[in-house]
Amino acid sequence: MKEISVKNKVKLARIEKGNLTQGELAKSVGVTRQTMSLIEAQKYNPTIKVCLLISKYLERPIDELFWAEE
Amino acid sequence: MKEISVKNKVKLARIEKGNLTQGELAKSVGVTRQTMSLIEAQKYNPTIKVCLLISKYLERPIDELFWAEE
DNA sequence: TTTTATTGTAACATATAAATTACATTTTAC
DNA sequence: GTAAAATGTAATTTATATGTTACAATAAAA
Repeated sequence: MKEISVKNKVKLARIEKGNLTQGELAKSVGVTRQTMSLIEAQKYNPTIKVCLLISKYLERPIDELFWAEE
Repeated sequence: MKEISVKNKVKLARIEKGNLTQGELAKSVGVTRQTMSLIEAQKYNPTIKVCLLISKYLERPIDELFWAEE
């Protein structure tokens, strides 16, 4: 199996929360699968609302899931 | 997308950080005064990037400044 | 009080987050 | 190996975050 990037905290938390798929997490959070994909790929600058929803569902603080790019 | 109400303590943290004005904080963070005003008035759903900048400058975690309420 | 700094907000323009549809590629199951 | 599921991504549309300009309303200071 391919290694998961350690930097991708959202993906890690998603996997750790019962091997959720992007689609399952997206549905639970209320965004599209594509949006979740882009957020995990760090190609979006998501809104705090979406971050809060992801944070709550994955039971991880926002500061842990979303960090500043250097 | 599911609705959630977002409360923030940005104004409090701004005052506690040496009585900064909205304009001063906005300039330090790199947004307009109007944007800071709307964020504090909770009339915006800011991006995580702006939240991170505010969080760093005010030296407060995002989870403390922007929190969700059912 | 009068003056000045600070904040609220409106109208409009621009940039981009997010949705939608669709298809390609990769991963996983069999 | 093949088939199905999961993921990546492109093109287009819609919604909205943010900027710009401007002015009104408060707060603070004199």
